[in-house]
Amino acid sequence: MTFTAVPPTVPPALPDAVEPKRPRGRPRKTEDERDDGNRRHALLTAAAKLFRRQGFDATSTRDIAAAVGMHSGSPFYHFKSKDALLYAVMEEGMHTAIARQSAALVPIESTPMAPLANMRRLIRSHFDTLHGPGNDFVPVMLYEHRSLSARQRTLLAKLQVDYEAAWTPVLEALHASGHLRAPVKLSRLLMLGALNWSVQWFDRKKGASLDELTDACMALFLKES
Amino acid sequence: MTFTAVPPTVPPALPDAVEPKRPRGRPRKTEDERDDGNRRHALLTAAAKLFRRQGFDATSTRDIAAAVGMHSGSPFYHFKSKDALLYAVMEEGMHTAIARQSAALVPIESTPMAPLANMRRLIRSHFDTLHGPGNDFVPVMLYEHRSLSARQRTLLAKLQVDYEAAWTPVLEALHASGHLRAPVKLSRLLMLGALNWSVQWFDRKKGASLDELTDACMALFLKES
DNA sequence: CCTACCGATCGGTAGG
DNA sequence: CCTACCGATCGGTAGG
Repeated sequence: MTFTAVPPTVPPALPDAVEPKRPRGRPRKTEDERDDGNRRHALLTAAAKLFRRQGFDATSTRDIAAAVGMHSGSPFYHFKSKDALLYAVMEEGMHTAIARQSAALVPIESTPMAPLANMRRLIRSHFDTLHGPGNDFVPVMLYEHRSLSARQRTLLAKLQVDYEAAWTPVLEALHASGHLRAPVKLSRLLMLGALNWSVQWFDRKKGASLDELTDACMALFLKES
Repeated sequence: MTFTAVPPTVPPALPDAVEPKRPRGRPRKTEDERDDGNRRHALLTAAAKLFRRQGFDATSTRDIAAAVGMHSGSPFYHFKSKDALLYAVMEEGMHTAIARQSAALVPIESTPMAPLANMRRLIRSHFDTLHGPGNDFVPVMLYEHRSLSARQRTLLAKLQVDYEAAWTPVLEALHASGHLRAPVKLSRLLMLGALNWSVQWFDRKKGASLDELTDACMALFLKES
């Protein structure tokens, strides 16, 4: 709006030859915005941030459009519906989280200490997914699950199973070695719950660090041997 | 509607003497609905149930009205706004939870086993608050916190501090006796998080019972001595 | 507590 | 990706 040099109501465009220097359409603002992929991703990032802060229902598609400098109808050029945008946010979050988790794990045969070390890495990686800078995607998934359609929920559930599958062998090893006394399945649910809930109270700018949090989890959940 | 014997559009009421047997106004349906307190509470209960199932934003005041057989504008006779109704749900939930928790605790001087026994009672009482039949009030509080105004949030925070205050001396005693190794404050946050998150996955109709869940928590969080 | 209603907002779309 | 717009829904209110 601020860049508009012409009055709001313009006459029909003149024949082509008149203004050869100026390409038609809105001028591109930066390199980043040149291709569709980046604009689509800008919408995803802005949506994740707003969904996390205000909630899905309390965020209008107009809010999201404004956050990336688009007009109200334009997000629907990139996403079929507001629901599809929400699902895309969650899917991106899960893909990133699964990749981060895989990278954090150490092969289990390498050393007898591996289960304890891997437990710590799983916890720390999970905290990064929840509290790392700009990591709004998974927190949105955790708290806006209810707004998905049944089909979307089924698709996401598969990704969540993949994610949690990495925990089971580690927990089983710790159970076998006596570090973990509670049943493996309930342990996984309770531990992930404890971590996920930190979204409600953790503040990167004060209190414990993510490393201290991870230490506390290890001390809380695991026995000495 | 189904009880209406007169057509939708009725002429102005005739003078009093004409129909002495029929009192004016809508007939009362049951004893329960006779006083305002019960109607107000019916709204609270219906709202809690709907807010929990569908979320605050996705539940219209019309939904709530319909659930108790009122018309669309009538809830506003009992509550100033939808927000006020949400806050009332949460406040009722916290009062009930605090009362349940107080009743569950055993005085700490009575026996040396008291800290462990009280830990178990605190956990079990919390699960009752989250999963007991009809206990939708606190789950709504846990997941619709964001929809409150700043002032409402401050008021609720005081109740939450009261509630969690009961955990601190128990955790401190367990820390002193070596049953708990992680820092007390982080332990409280992580443990309550693990319990609260069970709202997302616990199903009273299948899987573990609340007692088994409580056992798993004790085994997961506490050392043998 | 009902009736009748209002103003605002919202997701989404046609057509370019 | 913008312009201009629609139909639906929603919280809330006046007046009884």
